[in-house]
Amino acid sequence: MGTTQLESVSEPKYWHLRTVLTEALESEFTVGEILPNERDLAARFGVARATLRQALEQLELEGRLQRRRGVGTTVAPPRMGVAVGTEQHAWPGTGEDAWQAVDCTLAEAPAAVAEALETERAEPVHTVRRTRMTHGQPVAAELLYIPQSSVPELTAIDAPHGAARARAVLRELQRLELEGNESAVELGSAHADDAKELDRLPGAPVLVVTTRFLAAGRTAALSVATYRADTCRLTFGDSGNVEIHQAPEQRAS
Amino acid sequence: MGTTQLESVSEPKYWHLRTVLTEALESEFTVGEILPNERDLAARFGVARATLRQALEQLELEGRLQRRRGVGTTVAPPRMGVAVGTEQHAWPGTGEDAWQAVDCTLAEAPAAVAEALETERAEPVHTVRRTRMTHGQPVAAELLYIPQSSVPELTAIDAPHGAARARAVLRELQRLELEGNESAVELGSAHADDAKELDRLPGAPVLVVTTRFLAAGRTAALSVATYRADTCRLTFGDSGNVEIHQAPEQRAS
DNA sequence: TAGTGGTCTAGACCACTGA
DNA sequence: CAGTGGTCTAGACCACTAG
Repeated sequence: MGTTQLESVSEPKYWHLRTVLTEALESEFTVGEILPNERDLAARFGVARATLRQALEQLELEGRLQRRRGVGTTVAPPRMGVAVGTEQHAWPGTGEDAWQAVDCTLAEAPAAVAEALETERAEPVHTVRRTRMTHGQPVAAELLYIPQSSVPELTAIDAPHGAARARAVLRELQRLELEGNESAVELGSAHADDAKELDRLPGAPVLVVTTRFLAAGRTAALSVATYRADTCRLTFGDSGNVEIHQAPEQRAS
Repeated sequence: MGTTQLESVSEPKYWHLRTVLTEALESEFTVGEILPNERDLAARFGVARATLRQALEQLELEGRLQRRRGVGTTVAPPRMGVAVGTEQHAWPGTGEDAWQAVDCTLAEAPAAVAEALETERAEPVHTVRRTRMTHGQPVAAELLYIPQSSVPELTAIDAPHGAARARAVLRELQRLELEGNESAVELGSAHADDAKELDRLPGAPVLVVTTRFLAAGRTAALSVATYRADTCRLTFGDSGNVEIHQAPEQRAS
């Protein structure tokens, strides 16, 4: 990585810096290698540390870098392909799907959830918390809302404790015939609990996948899963091995 | 919106500020309303402008605010639901799908694209550029790569000019029998051309949707579409036709 | 031209990690 | 403990929009 001076074009410095660093990463660094610290890098490029950080933030957003406080900045491996749309016709918790139930509570749903579930205002819902691991790393945290009316046979005695109760609720849910599901993906920022689960700081960018499970002509369950945006590529369909990061720039004339 | 002092907990100021502003937006502001300018807001909360901006960036990332240079900061409408996975078995350009062809070039594909297409190294590909509009706003810019071997009948004479040629290529593509497609979603940042197309600054967060169209046992076309992450919620599944009609005509006359 | 958000600087201190 | 990234400040100037 050179000590190149930045040209004075009408392009922001941090953006130009991002480009320079991107090229350096591809040609001179290997995955897992640690970069010089921010103060050194800033000095090397002749910019303020804040400007250098703006460029690093871009690269982290794009999944090319990984920064850890107290440790340093490392070159990130390519994003993991995480299947989201394959089990088109399976309830959550079916088979081996990398999800791990954490606990389960029974309470009144937040307003936004109640609306999506089209339940009675005051109907209690089971809230199952799950975590998804891939390659030994946490990639997603999920809240799964299941109205009591979707699992009427479940009694409080079945399993009063956290994870066991969560599994009991999921097992009970599978008695319903699943008619289909539909999901949506949007950008969000990790709240405190999700951030902790995902081993990130609050505010970290996440991909929020909202899925409605349909049965008996209504929404039988609602899943809100937050995936780490820096390390995950969500795949819909059969395979997810396409490796395109950014479209190249080429214009016609 | 009060003049509340920030408490000194171990929570970052900008994060607390984000929370306070979120609540204020929900209770005291309406969609389209403009906020006080950044310098005033910073003074009101007793923080530096940079800190205030960090909070605003979070809110913009979450789609709650919209900031425009030279104009101001406004309260954003709820994100638009944009159907991405509905036409599971349709070629791009089929029917009325809100996409508009812009132009088309024929050149050798970038390395990453060539690999995904599994073409010969040097085989030229048609590169179709399209734009997607929703509610009068640009929501996505796409580069569609089509190897020459997927549209063998196409002659250079058909339509030598930009948009017309793009449509000719898409029309030709529909002669193949589509066996399926698979897509992936990941976070990225808008490059210069995409940013211009999307009416955003370079580096703006985007959702990159990569789709492979399969025909005759191979990848017949590859689409790389970048959606505005601030205004779009990508929907997969049948009822992706949920039209959120929060009429944008909220301004006083 | 006045006012907005966008960029940039040169510091300072804090929270966290690992030796 | 020394070194890292994370937060924060108080300025300055620039690019853009609209009246």
